[in-house]
Amino acid sequence: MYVKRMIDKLKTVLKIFADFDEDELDKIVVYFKQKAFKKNTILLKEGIICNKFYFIYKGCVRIFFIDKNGYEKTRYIMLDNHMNLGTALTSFISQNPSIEYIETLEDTEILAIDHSDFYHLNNEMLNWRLFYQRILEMAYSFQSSRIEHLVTLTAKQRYNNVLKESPFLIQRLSNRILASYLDIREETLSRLKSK
Amino acid sequence: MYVKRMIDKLKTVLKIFADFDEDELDKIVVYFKQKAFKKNTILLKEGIICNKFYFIYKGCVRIFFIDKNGYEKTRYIMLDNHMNLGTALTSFISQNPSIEYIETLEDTEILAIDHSDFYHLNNEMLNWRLFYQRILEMAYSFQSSRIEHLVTLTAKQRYNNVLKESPFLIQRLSNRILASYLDIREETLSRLKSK
DNA sequence: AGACGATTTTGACCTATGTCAAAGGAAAAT
DNA sequence: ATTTTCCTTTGACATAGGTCAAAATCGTCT
Repeated sequence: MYVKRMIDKLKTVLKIFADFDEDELDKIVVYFKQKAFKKNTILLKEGIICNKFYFIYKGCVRIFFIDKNGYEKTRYIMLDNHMNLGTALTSFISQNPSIEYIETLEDTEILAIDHSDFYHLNNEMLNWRLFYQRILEMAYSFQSSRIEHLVTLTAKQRYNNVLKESPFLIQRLSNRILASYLDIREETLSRLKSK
Repeated sequence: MYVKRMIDKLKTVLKIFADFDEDELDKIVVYFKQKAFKKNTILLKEGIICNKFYFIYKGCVRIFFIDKNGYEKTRYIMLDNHMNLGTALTSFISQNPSIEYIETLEDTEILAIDHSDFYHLNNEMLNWRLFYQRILEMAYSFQSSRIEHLVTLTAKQRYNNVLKESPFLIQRLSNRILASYLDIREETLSRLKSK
């Protein structure tokens, strides 16, 4: 059955982060609720506390915020085959209102666990704590290398880097989204591509 | 005795992150070794694996890397009264060679724990795992807000922001270091200040 | 105190990228 | 199929901040 396949995929992904046994996995997955969303659905708005942690089974989700000039800045992109665990982490951690939005970019199927269940597992299951540690370590390293790219590379170099490291992003994302992920204007991206 | 004062301060800081009892604190602090360094000492070089986690008791330390054009980019600043726990986290986490340097900016006294002891505590003491989780959460949030500032604020706004939020950085850092922290050239910082 | 090196300031100029506006294309809605 | 809306490209121009060089100031060492 379909949900079974989602759950199995989730288990596989969870195991990449910590060495869960089957028993633990079964305890974990009961907390994950399945949902499906149409393209361009907002899952979290600025000002709302983020209380879900997501697994993307199918589709594409981005996390972005809106700057003072009204421009969108995309922070993080989750795909079914790439970085498929995550959330608006700052708000999820602090349980303060989010400055970030979460939005689907395609029709998307997810499994999501509530913040309270996530932290419940954190207290109950040692391996889950390790899992969360690994998630945080990965998130930190990812942010770190983003900063490095932002401060050392030109727009063109950042584009080339994504082209080389994550070409699937260029295939799947509109130029508008890709530009906001690279932190350049759409016009600039359009010009970069034609060089 | 002097080292006693350092240890007491460390204990106080540790307690901010997790609810250690005295017994736990005593077990922890035995792993922290005291060291003193002159101004402008390099504690970690690019290419070396970072295997220490630091507590700054006195002085000032920065974490930076050098970009392709040879310019230094300061990522993080640790002061005796501000952000006094940390290390070159990416390398410390992955145990891969660091791209970051760690350098003292003043005569500095620290307590440092080895990576192996850090992870030993992580396995042995539940509260230490919580401590590490909190450190990672804080580090993530810090990086996150750095990215936000880099992509939404002008050089002048970033300077004003530090002036408002962390004026002590402006007092204690040279313009050269401050500029590399703000990700602008020294000349630009000099011009910003005279406006 | 004097001198050397490092840091900071100032000036003239340059360039990558942003801005604004308009025209083309593509996709979605009717 | 046609309209409407959104997305992308192109053009002309503006500007924040970088670059390079030189002068001024500060700190440190003898």
